[in-house]
Amino acid sequence: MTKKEFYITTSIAYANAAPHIGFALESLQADAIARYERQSGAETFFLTGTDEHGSKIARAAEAAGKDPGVFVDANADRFRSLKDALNLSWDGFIRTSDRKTHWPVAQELWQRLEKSGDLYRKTYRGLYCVGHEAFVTPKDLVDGKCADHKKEPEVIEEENWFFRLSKYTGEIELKIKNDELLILPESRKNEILSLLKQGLEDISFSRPAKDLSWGVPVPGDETQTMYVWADALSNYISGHGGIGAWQKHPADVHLIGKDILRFHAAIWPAMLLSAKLPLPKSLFVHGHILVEGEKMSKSVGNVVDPFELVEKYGTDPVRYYLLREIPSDQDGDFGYDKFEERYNGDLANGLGNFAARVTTLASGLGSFTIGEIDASVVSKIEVTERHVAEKMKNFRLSEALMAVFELIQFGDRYANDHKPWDKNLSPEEKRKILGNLVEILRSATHFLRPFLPGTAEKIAGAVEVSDGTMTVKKIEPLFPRLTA
RNA sequence: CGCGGGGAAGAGUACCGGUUGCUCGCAAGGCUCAUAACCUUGAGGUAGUGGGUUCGACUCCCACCCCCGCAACCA
Repeated sequence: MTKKEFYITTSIAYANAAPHIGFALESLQADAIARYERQSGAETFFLTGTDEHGSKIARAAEAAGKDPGVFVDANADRFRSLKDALNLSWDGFIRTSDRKTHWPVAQELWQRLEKSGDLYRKTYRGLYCVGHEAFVTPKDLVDGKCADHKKEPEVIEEENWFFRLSKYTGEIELKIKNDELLILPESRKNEILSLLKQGLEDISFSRPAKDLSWGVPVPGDETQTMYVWADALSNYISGHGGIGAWQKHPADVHLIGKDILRFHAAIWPAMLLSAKLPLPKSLFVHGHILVEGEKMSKSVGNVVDPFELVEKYGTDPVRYYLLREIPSDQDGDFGYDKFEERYNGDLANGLGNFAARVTTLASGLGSFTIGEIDASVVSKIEVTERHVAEKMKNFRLSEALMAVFELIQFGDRYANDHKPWDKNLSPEEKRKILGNLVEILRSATHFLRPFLPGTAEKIAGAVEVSDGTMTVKKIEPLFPRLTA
Protein backbone atom coordinates (compact mmCIF):
# COMPACT_ATOMS: atom_id res chain seq x y z
CA MET A 1 0.00 0.00 0.00
CA THR A 2 2.69 2.43 0.99
CA LYS A 3 5.09 1.49 -1.72
CA LYS A 4 4.31 2.56 -5.24
CA GLU A 5 3.75 -0.40 -7.52
CA PHE A 6 4.59 -0.29 -11.16
CA TYR A 7 3.62 -2.92 -13.71
CA ILE A 8 5.01 -2.66 -17.21
CA THR A 9 4.76 -5.04 -20.16
CA THR A 10 6.14 -5.45 -23.63
CA SER A 11 3.95 -6.98 -26.26
CA ILE A 12 4.54 -10.68 -26.57
CA ALA A 13 6.63 -11.61 -29.56
CA TYR A 14 5.26 -13.99 -32.15
CA ALA A 15 7.47 -17.03 -31.85
CA ASN A 16 7.58 -18.03 -35.49
CA ALA A 17 11.13 -16.79 -36.01
CA ALA A 18 14.18 -15.51 -34.18
CA PRO A 19 14.07 -12.13 -32.46
CA HIS A 20 15.09 -9.10 -34.49
CA ILE A 21 16.11 -5.64 -33.35
CA GLY A 22 12.57 -4.36 -33.45
CA PHE A 23 11.65 -6.52 -30.52
CA ALA A 24 15.01 -5.73 -28.95
CA LEU A 25 14.06 -2.05 -29.11
CA GLU A 26 10.76 -2.61 -27.35
CA SER A 27 12.41 -4.78 -24.72
CA LEU A 28 15.07 -2.18 -24.09
CA GLN A 29 12.61 0.66 -23.81
CA ALA A 30 10.60 -1.31 -21.32
CA ASP A 31 13.76 -2.27 -19.49
CA ALA A 32 15.00 1.28 -19.18
CA ILE A 33 11.62 2.41 -17.87
CA ALA A 34 11.41 -0.52 -15.47
CA ARG A 35 14.91 0.14 -14.15
CA TYR A 36 14.16 3.81 -13.79
CA GLU A 37 11.02 3.10 -11.79
CA ARG A 38 12.82 0.58 -9.64
CA GLN A 39 15.60 3.04 -9.00
CA SER A 40 12.99 5.60 -8.03
CA GLY A 41 11.71 3.23 -5.40
CA ALA A 42 8.69 1.67 -7.05
CA GLU A 43 8.00 -2.01 -6.64
CA THR A 44 8.25 -2.90 -10.26
CA PHE A 45 7.10 -5.89 -12.25
CA PHE A 46 8.31 -6.10 -15.82
CA LEU A 47 6.67 -8.72 -18.02
CA THR A 48 7.61 -9.99 -21.44
CA GLY A 49 6.98 -13.21 -23.29
CA THR A 50 6.01 -15.00 -26.45
CA ASP A 51 2.83 -15.51 -28.43
CA GLU A 52 3.00 -19.09 -29.59
CA HIS A 53 -0.29 -20.14 -31.11
CA GLY A 54 -1.88 -19.84 -34.48
CA SER A 55 -1.86 -21.52 -37.83
CA LYS A 56 1.18 -19.57 -38.93
CA ILE A 57 3.25 -21.21 -36.24
CA ALA A 58 1.70 -24.58 -36.87
CA ARG A 59 2.70 -24.23 -40.50
CA ALA A 60 6.20 -22.96 -39.71
CA ALA A 61 6.67 -25.93 -37.41
CA GLU A 62 5.48 -28.29 -40.07
CA ALA A 63 7.83 -26.75 -42.60
CA ALA A 64 10.68 -27.28 -40.15
CA GLY A 65 9.53 -30.86 -39.70
CA LYS A 66 8.87 -30.36 -36.03
CA ASP A 67 6.09 -30.72 -33.57
CA PRO A 68 4.68 -27.26 -32.82
CA GLY A 69 5.47 -27.60 -29.14
CA VAL A 70 9.10 -28.44 -29.82
CA PHE A 71 9.37 -25.73 -32.43
CA VAL A 72 7.98 -23.12 -30.12
CA ASP A 73 10.15 -24.21 -27.20
CA ALA A 74 13.23 -23.55 -29.27
CA ASN A 75 12.09 -20.12 -30.36
CA ALA A 76 10.94 -19.11 -26.91
CA ASP A 77 14.40 -19.91 -25.64
CA ARG A 78 15.91 -17.54 -28.13
CA PHE A 79 13.65 -14.75 -26.99
CA ARG A 80 14.40 -15.60 -23.43
CA SER A 81 18.11 -15.41 -24.01
CA LEU A 82 17.76 -11.79 -25.04
CA LYS A 83 17.76 -11.23 -21.32
CA ASP A 84 21.45 -11.99 -21.04
CA ALA A 85 22.46 -10.49 -24.34
CA LEU A 86 20.78 -7.17 -23.66
CA ASN A 87 20.95 -7.24 -19.88
CA LEU A 88 17.19 -7.06 -19.48
CA SER A 89 15.65 -6.95 -16.04
CA TRP A 90 12.28 -8.53 -16.69
CA ASP A 91 10.65 -10.30 -13.81
CA GLY A 92 8.36 -12.57 -15.76
CA PHE A 93 8.32 -14.34 -19.10
CA ILE A 94 4.92 -15.61 -20.14
CA ARG A 95 4.32 -18.11 -22.92
CA THR A 96 0.84 -18.50 -24.34
CA SER A 97 1.41 -22.24 -24.75
CA ASP A 98 1.86 -22.56 -21.01
CA ARG A 99 -1.09 -24.70 -20.02
CA LYS A 100 -0.61 -24.22 -16.33
CA THR A 101 -0.38 -20.47 -15.97
CA HIS A 102 -1.73 -19.08 -19.20
CA TRP A 103 -4.54 -21.28 -20.44
CA PRO A 104 -6.70 -21.10 -17.33
CA VAL A 105 -6.58 -17.31 -17.42
CA ALA A 106 -7.37 -17.12 -21.12
CA GLN A 107 -10.32 -19.44 -20.53
CA GLU A 108 -11.51 -17.63 -17.45
CA LEU A 109 -11.44 -14.38 -19.35
CA TRP A 110 -13.43 -16.02 -22.12
CA GLN A 111 -16.03 -17.17 -19.66
CA ARG A 112 -16.35 -13.73 -18.22
CA LEU A 113 -17.09 -12.33 -21.66
CA GLU A 114 -19.60 -15.08 -22.17
CA LYS A 115 -21.25 -14.33 -18.85
CA SER A 116 -21.61 -10.72 -19.90
CA GLY A 117 -23.47 -11.94 -22.96
CA ASP A 118 -20.86 -10.57 -25.31
CA LEU A 119 -19.98 -13.77 -27.12
CA TYR A 120 -22.29 -15.26 -29.70
CA ARG A 121 -22.13 -17.79 -32.54
CA LYS A 122 -22.28 -16.59 -36.05
CA THR A 123 -21.66 -18.04 -39.42
CA TYR A 124 -18.77 -16.38 -41.04
CA ARG A 125 -18.69 -16.35 -44.77
CA GLY A 126 -15.48 -15.41 -46.42
CA LEU A 127 -13.25 -15.77 -49.40
CA TYR A 128 -10.73 -18.46 -48.75
CA CYS A 129 -7.52 -18.57 -50.75
CA VAL A 130 -5.91 -21.98 -50.87
CA GLY A 131 -2.52 -20.41 -51.50
CA HIS A 132 -2.77 -18.25 -48.40
CA GLU A 133 -4.46 -21.00 -46.47
CA ALA A 134 -6.46 -18.14 -45.07
CA PHE A 135 -9.32 -15.83 -45.73
CA VAL A 136 -8.66 -12.91 -48.00
CA THR A 137 -10.62 -9.73 -48.42
CA PRO A 138 -12.06 -8.46 -51.68
CA LYS A 139 -9.31 -5.85 -51.63
CA ASP A 140 -6.65 -8.51 -51.93
CA LEU A 141 -8.13 -9.56 -55.23
CA VAL A 142 -7.23 -8.48 -58.70
CA ASP A 143 -9.79 -9.43 -61.31
CA GLY A 144 -11.43 -11.71 -58.82
CA LYS A 145 -8.20 -13.59 -58.25
CA CYS A 146 -5.81 -13.55 -55.36
CA ALA A 147 -3.07 -11.09 -56.21
CA ASP A 148 -0.36 -13.33 -54.79
CA HIS A 149 -1.51 -16.71 -55.95
CA LYS A 150 -3.45 -15.89 -59.11
CA LYS A 151 -6.24 -18.16 -58.06
CA GLU A 152 -9.88 -17.56 -57.51
CA PRO A 153 -10.72 -17.86 -53.84
CA GLU A 154 -13.46 -20.19 -52.68
CA VAL A 155 -16.42 -18.99 -50.70
CA ILE A 156 -16.35 -20.80 -47.41
CA GLU A 157 -18.73 -20.66 -44.55
CA GLU A 158 -17.76 -21.54 -41.04
CA GLU A 159 -19.22 -21.00 -37.66
CA ASN A 160 -17.26 -18.83 -35.22
CA TRP A 161 -17.73 -17.22 -31.90
CA PHE A 162 -18.02 -13.47 -32.19
CA PHE A 163 -17.37 -10.78 -29.63
CA ARG A 164 -19.57 -7.72 -29.31
CA LEU A 165 -16.82 -5.21 -29.81
CA SER A 166 -19.30 -2.74 -31.25
CA LYS A 167 -21.01 -2.45 -27.89
CA TYR A 168 -18.00 -0.83 -26.26
CA THR A 169 -16.93 1.70 -28.83
CA GLY A 170 -18.42 4.69 -27.06
CA GLU A 171 -17.15 3.81 -23.65
CA ILE A 172 -13.64 3.25 -24.88
CA GLU A 173 -13.67 6.43 -26.87
CA LEU A 174 -14.58 8.34 -23.74
CA LYS A 175 -11.92 6.74 -21.61
CA ILE A 176 -9.25 7.47 -24.16
CA LYS A 177 -10.46 10.99 -24.63
CA ASN A 178 -10.23 11.82 -20.96
CA ASP A 179 -6.94 9.95 -20.54
CA GLU A 180 -8.35 7.38 -18.21
CA LEU A 181 -6.64 5.15 -20.71
CA LEU A 182 -3.69 7.35 -21.55
CA ILE A 183 -2.22 6.83 -24.99
CA LEU A 184 1.18 8.24 -25.75
CA PRO A 185 2.38 9.87 -27.87
CA GLU A 186 -0.61 12.09 -28.48
CA SER A 187 -0.49 11.49 -32.21
CA ARG A 188 -1.39 7.86 -31.55
CA LYS A 189 -4.23 8.91 -29.31
CA ASN A 190 -5.61 11.01 -32.16
CA GLU A 191 -5.19 8.14 -34.53
CA ILE A 192 -7.17 5.70 -32.45
CA LEU A 193 -9.85 8.25 -31.64
CA SER A 194 -10.46 8.84 -35.28
CA LEU A 195 -10.74 5.11 -35.82
CA LEU A 196 -13.18 4.78 -32.96
CA LYS A 197 -15.25 7.57 -34.35
CA GLN A 198 -15.88 5.40 -37.37
CA GLY A 199 -17.21 2.70 -35.08
CA LEU A 200 -16.09 -0.84 -34.46
CA GLU A 201 -17.63 -4.01 -35.76
CA ASP A 202 -17.91 -7.25 -33.86
CA ILE A 203 -14.97 -9.52 -34.39
CA SER A 204 -14.49 -13.20 -34.78
CA PHE A 205 -13.14 -14.66 -31.60
CA SER A 206 -12.61 -18.31 -32.48
CA ARG A 207 -11.83 -20.73 -35.28
CA PRO A 208 -13.04 -24.25 -35.90
CA ALA A 209 -10.71 -26.59 -34.06
CA LYS A 210 -10.25 -28.68 -37.18
CA ASP A 211 -8.58 -25.70 -38.87
CA LEU A 212 -6.81 -24.33 -35.86
CA SER A 213 -5.74 -27.04 -33.48
CA TRP A 214 -2.68 -25.28 -32.12
CA GLY A 215 -4.31 -22.97 -29.63
CA VAL A 216 -6.37 -22.65 -26.50
CA PRO A 217 -9.65 -24.60 -26.60
CA VAL A 218 -12.81 -22.60 -26.18
CA PRO A 219 -14.30 -23.54 -22.82
CA GLY A 220 -17.42 -25.59 -23.27
CA ASP A 221 -17.07 -25.88 -27.03
CA GLU A 222 -14.63 -28.52 -28.19
CA THR A 223 -15.26 -27.70 -31.78
CA GLN A 224 -13.67 -24.27 -31.48
CA THR A 225 -10.23 -22.90 -30.69
CA MET A 226 -9.67 -19.35 -29.49
CA TYR A 227 -8.53 -16.94 -32.07
CA VAL A 228 -5.65 -14.66 -31.15
CA TRP A 229 -7.47 -12.03 -29.10
CA ALA A 230 -8.47 -13.85 -25.95
CA ASP A 231 -5.48 -16.11 -26.33
CA ALA A 232 -2.73 -13.55 -26.67
CA LEU A 233 -3.93 -10.38 -24.97
CA SER A 234 -4.75 -12.25 -21.79
CA ASN A 235 -1.01 -12.76 -21.28
CA TYR A 236 -0.92 -9.44 -19.49
CA ILE A 237 -3.12 -10.97 -16.85
CA SER A 238 -1.75 -14.50 -16.74
CA GLY A 239 1.83 -13.28 -16.67
CA HIS A 240 1.37 -11.34 -13.47
CA GLY A 241 -0.62 -13.32 -10.97
CA GLY A 242 -3.90 -13.88 -12.77
CA ILE A 243 -7.24 -12.13 -12.69
CA GLY A 244 -7.25 -11.29 -9.00
CA ALA A 245 -3.89 -9.57 -9.25
CA TRP A 246 -4.94 -7.62 -12.33
CA GLN A 247 -8.05 -6.49 -10.52
CA LYS A 248 -5.92 -5.04 -7.77
CA HIS A 249 -3.31 -3.58 -10.00
CA PRO A 250 -3.68 -3.54 -13.78
CA ALA A 251 -0.72 -2.67 -15.98
CA ASP A 252 0.60 0.83 -15.62
CA VAL A 253 1.85 0.74 -19.16
CA HIS A 254 1.84 -1.59 -22.13
CA LEU A 255 4.64 -0.92 -24.57
CA ILE A 256 3.53 -1.70 -28.08
CA GLY A 257 4.49 -1.08 -31.67
CA LYS A 258 2.40 1.17 -33.84
CA ASP A 259 1.24 -1.85 -35.82
CA ILE A 260 -0.77 -3.25 -32.94
CA LEU A 261 -2.26 -0.06 -31.60
CA ARG A 262 -5.86 -0.89 -32.45
CA PHE A 263 -5.69 -4.25 -30.74
CA HIS A 264 -4.50 -2.67 -27.55
CA ALA A 265 -6.52 0.50 -27.68
CA ALA A 266 -9.80 -1.00 -28.84
CA ILE A 267 -10.13 -4.76 -28.62
CA TRP A 268 -8.25 -5.23 -25.36
CA PRO A 269 -10.07 -2.49 -23.45
CA ALA A 270 -13.37 -3.80 -24.77
CA MET A 271 -12.57 -7.26 -23.50
CA LEU A 272 -11.65 -5.89 -20.11
CA LEU A 273 -14.81 -3.84 -19.90
CA SER A 274 -16.88 -6.84 -20.82
CA ALA A 275 -15.04 -8.93 -18.22
CA LYS A 276 -15.62 -6.21 -15.62
CA LEU A 277 -11.91 -5.74 -15.15
CA PRO A 278 -9.93 -2.52 -14.90
CA LEU A 279 -8.19 -1.12 -17.95
CA PRO A 280 -4.44 -0.62 -18.16
CA LYS A 281 -3.49 2.92 -17.24
CA SER A 282 -1.55 3.70 -20.36
CA LEU A 283 -0.19 2.55 -23.68
CA PHE A 284 3.08 3.75 -25.04
CA VAL A 285 3.39 3.32 -28.77
CA HIS A 286 6.83 3.19 -30.30
CA GLY A 287 7.78 3.34 -33.96
CA HIS A 288 9.52 0.86 -36.15
CA ILE A 289 13.17 0.46 -36.98
CA LEU A 290 14.22 0.91 -40.54
CA VAL A 291 17.51 -0.48 -41.72
CA GLU A 292 19.53 1.99 -43.75
CA GLY A 293 16.27 3.73 -44.57
CA GLU A 294 14.45 0.60 -45.67
CA LYS A 295 11.79 -1.44 -44.02
CA MET A 296 13.19 -4.47 -42.33
CA SER A 297 11.92 -7.62 -43.96
CA LYS A 298 12.95 -11.17 -44.46
CA SER A 299 12.39 -11.01 -48.17
CA VAL A 300 14.71 -8.03 -48.53
CA GLY A 301 17.16 -9.88 -46.32
CA ASN A 302 18.07 -6.90 -44.19
CA VAL A 303 16.93 -8.22 -40.86
CA VAL A 304 19.38 -7.28 -38.14
CA ASP A 305 20.08 -9.87 -35.48
CA PRO A 306 20.45 -8.36 -32.00
CA PHE A 307 22.69 -11.19 -30.87
CA GLU A 308 25.18 -10.49 -33.60
CA LEU A 309 25.19 -6.81 -32.73
CA VAL A 310 25.88 -7.50 -29.11
CA GLU A 311 28.60 -9.92 -30.05
CA LYS A 312 30.26 -7.30 -32.17
CA TYR A 313 29.83 -4.17 -30.06
CA GLY A 314 28.85 -5.24 -26.57
CA THR A 315 25.64 -4.94 -24.63
CA ASP A 316 25.66 -1.35 -23.49
CA PRO A 317 26.62 0.13 -26.86
CA VAL A 318 23.66 -1.68 -28.40
CA ARG A 319 21.40 -0.48 -25.61
CA TYR A 320 22.70 3.01 -26.07
CA TYR A 321 22.21 3.11 -29.79
CA LEU A 322 18.67 1.81 -29.74
CA LEU A 323 17.59 4.00 -26.86
CA ARG A 324 19.35 7.13 -28.00
CA GLU A 325 19.41 7.14 -31.78
CA ILE A 326 15.89 5.86 -32.31
CA PRO A 327 13.40 8.50 -31.19
CA SER A 328 11.33 6.65 -28.62
CA ASP A 329 7.96 7.35 -30.17
CA GLN A 330 8.78 7.54 -33.86
CA ASP A 331 10.35 5.44 -36.54
CA GLY A 332 14.12 5.37 -36.45
CA ASP A 333 16.91 4.11 -38.57
CA PHE A 334 19.54 1.51 -37.93
CA GLY A 335 22.84 1.66 -39.79
CA TYR A 336 26.31 0.43 -39.00
CA ASP A 337 27.95 3.74 -39.90
CA LYS A 338 25.56 5.57 -37.65
CA PHE A 339 26.12 3.06 -34.93
CA GLU A 340 29.85 3.59 -34.97
CA GLU A 341 29.46 7.34 -35.15
CA ARG A 342 27.26 7.30 -32.08
CA TYR A 343 29.58 4.96 -30.33
CA ASN A 344 32.66 7.04 -30.92
CA GLY A 345 30.98 10.38 -30.45
CA ASP A 346 28.97 9.76 -27.32
CA LEU A 347 30.33 6.68 -25.63
CA ALA A 348 34.07 6.76 -26.38
CA ASN A 349 34.71 10.51 -26.56
CA GLY A 350 31.96 11.57 -24.24
CA LEU A 351 31.18 9.26 -21.37
CA GLY A 352 34.19 6.94 -21.64
CA ASN A 353 36.74 9.69 -21.91
CA PHE A 354 35.17 11.77 -19.17
CA ALA A 355 35.16 8.81 -16.81
CA ALA A 356 38.80 8.13 -17.68
CA ARG A 357 39.99 11.68 -17.19
CA VAL A 358 38.17 12.14 -13.91
CA THR A 359 39.18 8.83 -12.39
CA THR A 360 42.77 9.19 -13.52
CA LEU A 361 43.05 12.64 -11.99
CA ALA A 362 41.26 11.68 -8.82
CA SER A 363 43.15 8.44 -8.34
CA GLY A 364 46.33 10.44 -7.83
CA LEU A 365 44.91 11.99 -4.70
CA GLY A 366 44.52 8.84 -2.64
CA SER A 367 41.68 8.98 -0.16
CA PHE A 368 40.31 12.44 0.32
CA THR A 369 37.39 14.07 2.03
CA ILE A 370 34.60 15.33 -0.12
CA GLY A 371 34.56 19.08 0.11
CA GLU A 372 31.91 21.53 -0.81
CA ILE A 373 30.26 21.23 -4.19
CA ASP A 374 30.02 24.40 -6.26
CA ALA A 375 26.59 25.91 -6.55
CA SER A 376 26.83 25.79 -10.34
CA VAL A 377 27.49 22.06 -10.23
CA VAL A 378 24.68 21.41 -7.80
CA SER A 379 22.25 23.35 -9.90
CA LYS A 380 23.35 21.66 -13.15
CA ILE A 381 22.79 18.28 -11.56
CA GLU A 382 19.38 19.33 -10.32
CA VAL A 383 18.39 20.60 -13.72
CA THR A 384 19.51 17.35 -15.28
CA GLU A 385 17.53 15.33 -12.79
CA ARG A 386 14.44 17.36 -13.50
CA HIS A 387 14.85 17.02 -17.24
CA VAL A 388 15.36 13.30 -17.01
CA ALA A 389 12.29 12.91 -14.82
CA GLU A 390 10.14 14.94 -17.21
CA LYS A 391 11.27 12.98 -20.22
CA MET A 392 10.88 9.63 -18.51
CA LYS A 393 7.35 10.47 -17.49
CA ASN A 394 6.44 10.65 -21.16
CA PHE A 395 8.74 7.79 -22.09
CA ARG A 396 10.94 10.04 -24.20
CA LEU A 397 13.99 7.96 -23.53
CA SER A 398 16.22 9.35 -26.21
CA GLU A 399 15.64 12.84 -24.90
CA ALA A 400 16.33 11.78 -21.35
CA LEU A 401 19.67 10.44 -22.53
CA MET A 402 20.41 13.71 -24.24
CA ALA A 403 19.93 15.52 -20.97
CA VAL A 404 22.43 13.23 -19.26
CA PHE A 405 25.01 13.80 -21.95
CA GLU A 406 24.65 17.51 -21.46
CA LEU A 407 25.75 16.96 -17.90
CA ILE A 408 28.81 15.10 -19.10
CA GLN A 409 29.63 17.93 -21.44
CA PHE A 410 29.24 20.30 -18.53
CA GLY A 411 31.73 18.18 -16.65
CA ASP A 412 34.27 18.35 -19.45
CA ARG A 413 33.87 22.10 -19.55
CA TYR A 414 34.27 22.29 -15.80
CA ALA A 415 37.52 20.36 -16.04
CA ASN A 416 38.84 22.63 -18.77
CA ASP A 417 37.93 25.74 -16.82
CA HIS A 418 39.41 24.63 -13.50
CA LYS A 419 42.39 22.63 -14.76
CA PRO A 420 42.89 20.28 -11.83
CA TRP A 421 46.12 19.07 -13.47
CA ASP A 422 47.75 22.48 -13.07
CA LYS A 423 51.03 22.12 -11.13
CA ASN A 424 50.53 25.49 -9.43
CA LEU A 425 47.39 24.39 -7.63
CA SER A 426 47.58 23.52 -3.96
CA PRO A 427 46.50 20.02 -2.95
CA GLU A 428 43.39 21.46 -1.34
CA GLU A 429 42.42 23.26 -4.49
CA LYS A 430 42.92 20.09 -6.49
CA ARG A 431 40.81 18.11 -4.10
CA LYS A 432 38.02 20.61 -4.28
CA ILE A 433 37.95 20.62 -8.05
CA LEU A 434 38.09 16.85 -8.26
CA GLY A 435 35.44 16.53 -5.63
CA ASN A 436 33.20 18.44 -7.98
CA LEU A 437 34.20 16.42 -11.01
CA VAL A 438 33.65 13.14 -9.24
CA GLU A 439 30.27 14.40 -8.12
CA ILE A 440 29.36 15.14 -11.71
CA LEU A 441 30.54 11.72 -12.80
CA ARG A 442 28.62 10.00 -10.03
CA SER A 443 25.44 11.86 -10.85
CA ALA A 444 25.74 11.13 -14.54
CA THR A 445 26.31 7.49 -13.67
CA HIS A 446 23.21 7.48 -11.53
CA PHE A 447 21.10 8.91 -14.34
CA LEU A 448 22.59 6.50 -16.85
CA ARG A 449 22.06 3.41 -14.77
CA PRO A 450 18.63 2.53 -16.24
CA PHE A 451 20.04 2.82 -19.74
CA LEU A 452 23.57 1.48 -19.36
CA PRO A 453 23.46 -0.69 -16.25
CA GLY A 454 26.72 -2.51 -16.92
CA THR A 455 28.66 0.66 -17.52
CA ALA A 456 27.16 2.37 -14.49
CA GLU A 457 28.25 -0.59 -12.43
CA LYS A 458 31.82 -0.29 -13.66
CA ILE A 459 32.04 3.41 -12.92
CA ALA A 460 30.44 3.03 -9.53
CA GLY A 461 32.96 0.31 -8.75
CA ALA A 462 35.83 2.73 -9.31
CA VAL A 463 34.54 5.32 -6.88
CA GLU A 464 34.44 4.31 -3.28
CA VAL A 465 32.68 6.56 -0.84
CA SER A 466 32.42 6.08 2.88
CA ASP A 467 31.83 8.60 5.62
CA GLY A 468 32.55 11.55 3.43
CA THR A 469 35.84 10.09 2.29
CA MET A 470 36.38 9.17 -1.30
CA THR A 471 38.82 6.83 -2.94
CA VAL A 472 38.91 6.71 -6.70
CA LYS A 473 40.54 4.06 -8.81
CA LYS A 474 41.66 4.68 -12.35
CA ILE A 475 39.12 3.09 -14.61
CA GLU A 476 39.78 0.79 -17.55
CA PRO A 477 38.64 2.28 -20.85
CA LEU A 478 34.88 1.73 -20.95
CA PHE A 479 34.42 2.17 -24.68
CA PRO A 480 37.60 1.90 -26.74
CA ARG A 481 37.32 3.98 -29.85
CA LEU A 482 36.32 2.09 -32.94
CA THR A 483 38.61 2.72 -35.84
CA ALA A 484 37.49 2.21 -39.38
C1' C B 1 -10.40 6.18 -52.18
C1' G B 2 -10.45 6.74 -46.53
C1' C B 3 -8.13 7.68 -41.42
C1' G B 4 -3.72 9.05 -38.62
C1' G B 5 1.42 10.52 -38.29
C1' G B 6 5.82 12.62 -40.45
C1' G B 7 8.71 15.75 -44.13
C1' A B 8 13.89 21.42 -41.01
C1' A B 9 21.74 22.21 -42.26
C1' G B 10 25.45 15.57 -44.17
C1' A B 11 22.56 12.55 -39.97
C1' G B 12 19.21 12.64 -35.59
C1' U B 13 16.02 15.95 -33.08
C1' A B 14 13.51 20.56 -29.63
C1' C B 15 10.52 24.73 -28.94
C1' C B 16 7.66 28.42 -30.74
C1' G B 17 3.06 33.62 -34.35
C1' G B 18 7.90 38.02 -33.95
C1' U B 19 16.24 37.51 -35.46
C1' U B 20 15.93 28.45 -36.32
C1' G B 21 18.06 25.82 -30.56
C1' C B 22 20.59 21.17 -29.42
C1' U B 23 23.57 16.48 -30.40
C1' C B 24 26.76 13.84 -33.91
C1' G B 25 29.68 14.78 -38.22
C1' C B 26 32.90 18.83 -40.73
C1' A B 27 36.76 23.25 -40.38
C1' A B 28 39.96 26.60 -37.58
C1' G B 29 41.98 28.01 -32.84
C1' G B 30 43.05 26.62 -27.62
C1' C B 31 44.56 23.03 -24.04
C1' U B 32 47.39 18.65 -22.74
C1' C B 33 44.55 15.51 -17.10
C1' A B 34 41.95 12.04 -20.48
C1' U B 35 40.34 6.88 -25.29
C1' A B 36 44.31 11.54 -31.67
C1' A B 37 40.39 13.06 -26.40
C1' C B 38 38.39 17.69 -24.32
C1' C B 39 37.09 23.20 -24.74
C1' U B 40 36.05 27.61 -27.88
C1' U B 41 34.71 29.61 -32.42
C1' G B 42 33.09 28.88 -37.37
C1' A B 43 30.95 26.97 -42.05
C1' G B 44 26.39 24.72 -43.41
C1' G B 45 19.05 25.24 -43.49
C1' U B 46 14.88 30.01 -49.02
C1' A B 47 12.17 24.64 -42.29
C1' G B 48 8.66 19.09 -48.87
C1' U B 49 5.95 22.26 -52.84
C1' G B 50 2.24 26.03 -53.97
C1' G B 51 -1.32 29.21 -52.15
C1' G B 52 -3.94 31.84 -48.00
C1' U B 53 -4.70 34.34 -42.93
C1' U B 54 -1.57 38.06 -40.34
C1' C B 55 1.90 44.11 -39.31
C1' G B 56 4.70 39.46 -39.12
C1' A B 57 4.53 32.04 -40.02
C1' C B 58 8.83 26.90 -39.56
C1' U B 59 4.84 27.74 -36.18
C1' C B 60 -2.44 28.82 -38.02
C1' C B 61 -5.65 27.46 -42.65
C1' C B 62 -6.17 25.10 -47.74
C1' A B 63 -4.28 22.16 -51.81
C1' C B 64 -0.64 19.02 -53.70
C1' C B 65 3.89 15.75 -53.50
C1' C B 66 6.84 12.05 -50.84
C1' C B 67 7.58 8.50 -46.59
C1' C B 68 5.36 5.41 -42.56
C1' G B 69 1.23 2.91 -40.04
C1' C B 70 -3.89 1.43 -39.99
C1' A B 71 -7.78 0.07 -43.30
C1' A B 72 -11.00 -5.52 -38.88
C1' C B 73 -9.33 -11.90 -39.24
C1' C B 74 -3.22 -10.60 -40.96
C1' A B 75 0.33 -12.65 -35.24
